[in-house]
Amino acid sequence: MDAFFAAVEQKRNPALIGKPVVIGGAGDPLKRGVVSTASYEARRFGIHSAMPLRTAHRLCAQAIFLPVDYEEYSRVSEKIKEILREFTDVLEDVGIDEAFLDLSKIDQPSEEIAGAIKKRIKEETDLTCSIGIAPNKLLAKMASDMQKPDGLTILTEEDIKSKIWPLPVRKLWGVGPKTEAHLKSLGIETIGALASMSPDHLAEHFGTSYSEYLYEASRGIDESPLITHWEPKSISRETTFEEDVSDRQVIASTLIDLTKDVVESLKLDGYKGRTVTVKVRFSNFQTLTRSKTLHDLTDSEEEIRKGAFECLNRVELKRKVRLIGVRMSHLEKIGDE
DNA sequence: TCTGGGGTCCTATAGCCT
DNA sequence: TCTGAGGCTATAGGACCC
Repeated sequence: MDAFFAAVEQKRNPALIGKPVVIGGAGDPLKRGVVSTASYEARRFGIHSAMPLRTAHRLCAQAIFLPVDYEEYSRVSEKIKEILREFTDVLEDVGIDEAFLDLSKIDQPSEEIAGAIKKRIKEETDLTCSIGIAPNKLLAKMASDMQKPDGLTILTEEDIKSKIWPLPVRKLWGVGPKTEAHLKSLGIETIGALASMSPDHLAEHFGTSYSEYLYEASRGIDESPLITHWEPKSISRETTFEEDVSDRQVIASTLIDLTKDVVESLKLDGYKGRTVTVKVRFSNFQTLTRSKTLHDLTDSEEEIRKGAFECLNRVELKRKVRLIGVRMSHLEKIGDE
């Protein structure tokens, strides 16, 4: 979906149409939080996802800042996913505003199907999306990014050299800021340059697994299947304090609240877990985790809270704390075995 | 000075077992 | 009893994604 959160807000309140709109955090640009989505008008000021709200505010003080309303976006998302399922059940959800569809078994040109999908979504929700059609997920994802709002891009194997190789490495799915900087230090700026590296050279700088991924991805090779069903591996809650905290009582009571939330989610979704992890981020952004694996699966708030405090007590709080979080992992569905 | 929250996957290391 | 190889699990950290 194109600028999904901002588009939903603009549809809900047409006075926002054509204006720079920034969705993120609690909607207060002077508080802690980052941009989830910026409307295209806001992007012209240099505002983009993951940017601190305060920075966004500095770039465009007259922008309209709104809090994230996940419930509303989820409702719209559900409607869109329903529409997609009219076309095929071979669908992989990728977060709230993206999906992969396998059209290969459908006896109709993919371009026509894509056109029909865009039309149906527009009719039902008045929102636009960008679609990429390609032989695999990696290329389809990159294709969908190539023309951005309201686009429809077809990419074939023959297009890789001319359309993928000139792109900066950062555009390759799975290459983030760290890998981009690492590649740059090796003089590798484009996906094509990455594709010219030998497997040995890649392996010298990146792990076995990741170097194999880069080798294949830079050539447009991706055999990964669509994941049509998956079970969660962990459930977590974390919060960043409005101001860094040194008071142990505040940290402890926040940990209790977060644990309650995690337990609520566990029970709601019908899971028990074995491993409790506590995450602490200090004022200097140093982040550490401590975890404890319990003897039995549990969804008991008391047991999980005890585990969480055992973890917290292993952390030396010699700096102010910026964030605290709890996670349960090693999950198993209740009544599964 | 700034850097959210929900996740997944990978890597390294250490301990334990065969 | 000692030594080593491998496998498995727990733990911690980090990169990346939406």
